[in-house]
Amino acid sequence: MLDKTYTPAALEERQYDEWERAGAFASDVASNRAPYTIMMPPPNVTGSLHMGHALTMTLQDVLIRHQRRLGRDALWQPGTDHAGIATQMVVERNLAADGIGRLDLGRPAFVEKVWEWKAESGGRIVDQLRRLGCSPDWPRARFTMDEGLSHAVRRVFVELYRQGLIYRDKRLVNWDPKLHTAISDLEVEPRPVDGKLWHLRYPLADDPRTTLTVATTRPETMLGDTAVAVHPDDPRYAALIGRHVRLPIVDRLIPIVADDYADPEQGSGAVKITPAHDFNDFEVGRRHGLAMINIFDRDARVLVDRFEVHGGDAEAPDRAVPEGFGGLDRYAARTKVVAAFEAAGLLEKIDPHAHTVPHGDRSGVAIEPWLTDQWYCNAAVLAAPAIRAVEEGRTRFVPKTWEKTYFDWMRNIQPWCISRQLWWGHQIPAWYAPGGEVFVAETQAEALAAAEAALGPEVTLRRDEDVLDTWFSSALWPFSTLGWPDETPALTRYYPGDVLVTGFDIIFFWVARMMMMGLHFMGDVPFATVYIHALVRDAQGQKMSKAKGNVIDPLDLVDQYGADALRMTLVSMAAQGRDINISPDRVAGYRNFATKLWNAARYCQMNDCRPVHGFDPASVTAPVNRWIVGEAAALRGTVDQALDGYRFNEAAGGIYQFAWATFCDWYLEFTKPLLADADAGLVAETRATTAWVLDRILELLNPIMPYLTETLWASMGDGEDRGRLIDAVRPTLPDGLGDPAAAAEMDWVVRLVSTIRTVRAEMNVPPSAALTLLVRDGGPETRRRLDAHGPLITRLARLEAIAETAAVPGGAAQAVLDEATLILPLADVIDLARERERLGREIAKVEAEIAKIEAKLANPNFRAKAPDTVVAEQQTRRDGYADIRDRLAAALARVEG
RNA sequence: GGGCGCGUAGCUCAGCGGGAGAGCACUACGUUGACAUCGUAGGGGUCACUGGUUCAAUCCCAGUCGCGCCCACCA
Repeated sequence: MLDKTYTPAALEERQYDEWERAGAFASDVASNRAPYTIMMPPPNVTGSLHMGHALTMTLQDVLIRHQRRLGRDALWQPGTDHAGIATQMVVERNLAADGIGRLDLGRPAFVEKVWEWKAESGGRIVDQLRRLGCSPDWPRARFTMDEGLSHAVRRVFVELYRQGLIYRDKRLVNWDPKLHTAISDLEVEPRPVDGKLWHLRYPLADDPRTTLTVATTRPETMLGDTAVAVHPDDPRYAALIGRHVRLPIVDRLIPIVADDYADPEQGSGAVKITPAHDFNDFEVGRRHGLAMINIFDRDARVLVDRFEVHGGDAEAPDRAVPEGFGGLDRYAARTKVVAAFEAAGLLEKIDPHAHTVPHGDRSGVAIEPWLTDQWYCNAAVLAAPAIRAVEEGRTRFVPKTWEKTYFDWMRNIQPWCISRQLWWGHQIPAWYAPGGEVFVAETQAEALAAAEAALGPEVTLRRDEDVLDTWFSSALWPFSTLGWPDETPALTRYYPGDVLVTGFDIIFFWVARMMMMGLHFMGDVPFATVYIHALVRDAQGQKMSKAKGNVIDPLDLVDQYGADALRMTLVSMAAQGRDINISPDRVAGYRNFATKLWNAARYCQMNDCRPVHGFDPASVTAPVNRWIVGEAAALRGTVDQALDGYRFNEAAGGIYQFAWATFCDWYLEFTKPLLADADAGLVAETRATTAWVLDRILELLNPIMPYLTETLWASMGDGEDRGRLIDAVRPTLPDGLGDPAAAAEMDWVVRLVSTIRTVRAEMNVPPSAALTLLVRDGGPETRRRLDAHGPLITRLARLEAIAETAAVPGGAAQAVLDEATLILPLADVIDLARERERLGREIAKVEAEIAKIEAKLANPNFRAKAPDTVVAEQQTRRDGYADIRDRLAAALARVEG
């Protein structure tokens, strides 16, 4: 017997362990059932469960559990991501607390520390996923740095290198001066800054009293200027093109060049060009063969002694660092440059200037465009098939609008900088000979062999110290986790996956790159569908952030209301294309839903409603039972279709509505008189039907609320072992369970009971008072129904008797139901004025409706152009309302007469 | 600058060419043996605004206003 109260915490932990021990989450590579695959986006090992995880994981778990119970061999592939920068930062911070620096340890010892940390605390998020009820195939869990995945990474790197799709290049990167690494464009976030615009005067070389004004937000970079650009069509500067200015402070001659990049509308129309410290200037420099002068070290401090000069076919500029600048931080250098211009009378003005400045998303410091050697991946080549695959529908996005985002980015994709100056990650499999020759190979031995073949024996190789961008290994996740490059049975069976579920924020980081790598190495898309879900926000729609203090911890909600309630909340709110505002009140509401279902199951137990072996829902005869069986069958169709279309909220809403309103509020109330009936056959049928319908609810709700439904499923067996719901393949239902006649009949009963209840409430009839219902003008069908459902109606409407009448006693309340008039004699309690008023209101409502419809019907165009069915439907509605109006009017006349 | 999305009941949101819906909140009544984490009934909306298409617009189109997000740029 179930406990009197539903306490989720008690049952959830026990239930999960039981599932896991029983291997209920396992895929079966040897199965002959059709596979269904979802690749879990591997959370960072440093991560802890937040609302975004809770949503994405719940949705995936719902799909997996749903498909599992449809009989598919479901693989939900779990794992964690090594998260290069994030993890390195966490471990560095821990070490710093003990006063140990990364450099003190040295690379091997540091990496060892990271592995230790991972072993101790890296599994936290995995346990949190268990609490949420997630059912991935845990024994298959992978880590992006484990040996198999590392092998895949090396193989991919080497192959892409040999194909010329990975190469080394010296160009500007987004340099993080705090973390001392390059980061990709995607890891840069623009932040609004209240800056200044300094207008600096550069004297002409051949006429020092004439100056050319340039405006800049970064005066310190003038130390590395190698030109001034003006627009070729700008008449103000036409005469200056080809001449030179003498750069103050460094005393360097630099040319005035004509370039479209200079915008006559901006600033003075003349722009300083610093190719080594600005992405646009870098391009201008290339076009004009300008030298690139790097003025900063890796901390973004001015170099000591000499600047580094690269390229350029102009005469070699002076590379000496001006007196007093060496070693200055970029902001100190800025102050000093401005002071020097001011002292020389070359500072024209300073304007306040609000703009955005790129910052590192991890470090939070301003990014420095910096000239370095890095490894790049030719993303444009890899993107072409990935674009085609989506164009051709081999992978589709749901909702479809995200395809545009994908296309826009893919069609403008930039070379992907894949090297990072970190210690934690996949070290790049490239070795350098003393002469600078590069040997890329999967192992040092192979690299050495290649080097010796090329350079002769006794070569000493030095391995590239950089590691790969974390997303490089993530990009391989859909096949590396299945054993690639080996042709494992799992790889053949589970690739490509069915659906990838993720948030829009990583379409670029991850989805696009999995598409590229999957197509290139597997020759097929990694997944058929990409379902993009919304962001989770707080109750007011604010993005959750630690700074705002509005972060809701999903585990707190689990503690308070249970994992099932949280899951149901998220699924119910997961409408496509809209963010989810979550509030604890909402979760409490779904906890109440769980309680409701719990109590419904208790009711079933108390009334011996047990599942009956061999029960055939098509065989039931009582209209009540035929009706609920049909409704339950229809619900299954609704839920299946909703989930097929990733309309999670519709699936959840449909079950909620059916379970609470249809099943609990109406059907279970109907069963109360039925179960007390003298007809033993009817009692048995009703018990069996009730149990059967509850089973269907549990079955459909199981993917969303696995704990509750599993527990109730077991309890309904009443001691008998029914097996676990999690792996009970759903039984097929007989066709044609819907019975329109029974549905119409029960709908009539519902309307009758509701009508009487409303009248009672409006006439202030005490709930305890049992009334007599008189029915006037009832047709044969009405009479039959009244007779057939007398006990139901009497109980639910709180009547003591039902009778037919032709006359209407004085002091009665009246209402209209179809062709019949319902009369409730209230002799001693009736307030005639109140009844008149009530009927008047009813009539007014109906007349308003009639007026609307008649206006429509009076329109000749409507009759001429609207489909006949629509016209007929409106006429029927009008006639129906008119009948009701007439009967209400007659009722009113009787009250007044 | 380019793109995407959203303005529907007090709040949070579904719906989406022919009858305005849910949950929460609110009001009244209620311990009828599943459930007060509940039941019954009720109040509450010119579906942002303006035009257009249509026999018919909350729904389609255009524009306006407001809000949010993404991308690019910002000397």
